[in-house]
Amino acid sequence: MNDTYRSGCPINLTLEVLGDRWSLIVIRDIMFGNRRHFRELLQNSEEGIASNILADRLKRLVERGLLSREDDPSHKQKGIYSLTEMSIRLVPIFAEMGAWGRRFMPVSEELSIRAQLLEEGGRPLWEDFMDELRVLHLHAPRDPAKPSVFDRLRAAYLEVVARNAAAADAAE
Amino acid sequence: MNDTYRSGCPINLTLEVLGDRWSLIVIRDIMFGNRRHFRELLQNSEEGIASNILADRLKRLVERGLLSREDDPSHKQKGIYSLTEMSIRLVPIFAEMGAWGRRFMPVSEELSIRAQLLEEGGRPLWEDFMDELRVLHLHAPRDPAKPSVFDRLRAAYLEVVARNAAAADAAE
DNA sequence: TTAAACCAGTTGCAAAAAGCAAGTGGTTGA
DNA sequence: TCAACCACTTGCTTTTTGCAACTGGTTTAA
Repeated sequence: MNDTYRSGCPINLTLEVLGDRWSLIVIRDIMFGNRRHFRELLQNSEEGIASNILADRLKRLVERGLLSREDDPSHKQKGIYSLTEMSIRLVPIFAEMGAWGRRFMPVSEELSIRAQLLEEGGRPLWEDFMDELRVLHLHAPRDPAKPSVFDRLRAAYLEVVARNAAAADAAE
Repeated sequence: MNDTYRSGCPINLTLEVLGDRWSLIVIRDIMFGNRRHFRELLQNSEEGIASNILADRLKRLVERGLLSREDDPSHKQKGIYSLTEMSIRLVPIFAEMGAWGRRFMPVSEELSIRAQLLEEGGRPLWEDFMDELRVLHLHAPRDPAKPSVFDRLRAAYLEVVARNAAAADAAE
């Protein structure tokens, strides 16, 4: 691998690690979709990532400390990919990218409801979400008093999907 | 150009427009370095962009609404590139990327002082900075009472450069 | 116990993008 | 009038992406 960077600028360095068309997509699916296995990431991919690209990105992200990989004890072949502190701290970047995309790009309602919640919740919600991701991915202890942001994002998404499915049924 | 997107996800759409190794670098240099001409972007490039790549990115960013180009009245051959509202609103993403890079990547002090100020200033500072960029790039009216964030970022950068140069001299 | 389905990738090849060095046709200022 | 400057372009090689088929092993269910 290339060990020399183009410059010491923080924006450039972030771009050198994450500035391609797939790395953040893979992390997004693990983070928001809780997809932890190769097959889940491949087959549920909204954008249709190819298996060789996925394999390459997973390898690279593990090498660079943005993901970790461990064997699944329940299945000899399965690997489990987890976020690290480094990738959990991408939540604010995802939130800002989601907000920007919602404002300027032709997003679909279904796929942007979570970005909307994240934008409206602001930094306090991001912090809660990062704490939850630490529980899920870093085996951090869970605070049972806190309601799950992950569940809230998921519920909002499923609600939009169900509403749109019902509307589609009614239109038939 | 390709007019069909991989998915309607806001993060994906943002990535489809900005997810490569150079687009954000070009915008960063226009935004924080106030480089407005082709030559300035080419020759002062910290990361050493090639002229054909720069030409291609400028063209693409103008096509996609992230930059505008007008002729320089003082020189028939010069073009002036300006930010648009779309790219000015990338300030929060740059700020979060800068913060992440500073935390996790081997940044240089000189090139990260501006990211540090932006991180410490938080959203109120980002809003002020965006207002200033609107004055500089969109010909918006200037509020003369407000001190310039751009100048503050620039002054902090130059101070670090000067301090380090003095330290280097002393060490000789 | 055997066959189908599942698992995490790999391989081979074509197309697209990036990177490098040199060149183009025109403008400006001394 | 001539050198320096201007915004790119061209031609070429290397690297990355994308597609489709394949691999060798594991689990599950008849």
